[in-house]
Amino acid sequence: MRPDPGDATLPASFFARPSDSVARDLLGCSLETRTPAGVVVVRIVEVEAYAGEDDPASHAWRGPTLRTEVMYGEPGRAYVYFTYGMHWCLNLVCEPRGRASAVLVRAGEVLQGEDVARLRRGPKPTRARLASGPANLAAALGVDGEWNDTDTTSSRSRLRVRPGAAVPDADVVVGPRVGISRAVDTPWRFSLSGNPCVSRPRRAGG
DNA sequence: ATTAGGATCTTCT
DNA sequence: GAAGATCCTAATG
Repeated sequence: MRPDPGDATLPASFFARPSDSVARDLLGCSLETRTPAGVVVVRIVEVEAYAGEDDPASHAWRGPTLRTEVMYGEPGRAYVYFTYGMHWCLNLVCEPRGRASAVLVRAGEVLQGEDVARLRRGPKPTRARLASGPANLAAALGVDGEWNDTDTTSSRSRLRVRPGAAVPDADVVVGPRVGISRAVDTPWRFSLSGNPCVSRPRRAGG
């Protein structure tokens, strides 16, 4: 039997290159989690690239720590970190082992499992806000620190990244990263133009 | 619509 | 002791 295209995952080679290229190409791909509560699938609509010791905004800027060890590891693994004493955020590790970099997944559009996502997010968020913002996205998917270092490239993983239809450059908004205070001008934030699930479109006019 | 403050972990000063 | 790859709520124009 030929492999079922529905089971395809992005291979490690997809992630084994600079994170800004990976980030751009992740737009339109989907993330899928499988837990006892059920399956949730989101389409990636917003990402940010982070590099390693040459990127002052990166967790790996000062070299490896216990927390950032995974960023130096295998491409295609999940880097999940805890922030502001409260929230989990999901990254996908890029570049070959030994070089730190990752893509922060900042927002998604829930394609399947909205009921499961809502169990985790509560009744208040609108559909567009269910997985909008990095901590909200991780929460909607049910991802927390126990998912750190998960291999997303295996078709048997509980966390998978699947290819999507190609997104033309005309549909991609490129700009500075959000919520950082160093390297604020580096244009490594990528989002789908006009998508209501993007975490901070907050522009009048557009 | 915009702003301010709280929650309270990890890392660095 | 302070800041941080955040989000929610309450108060204010």
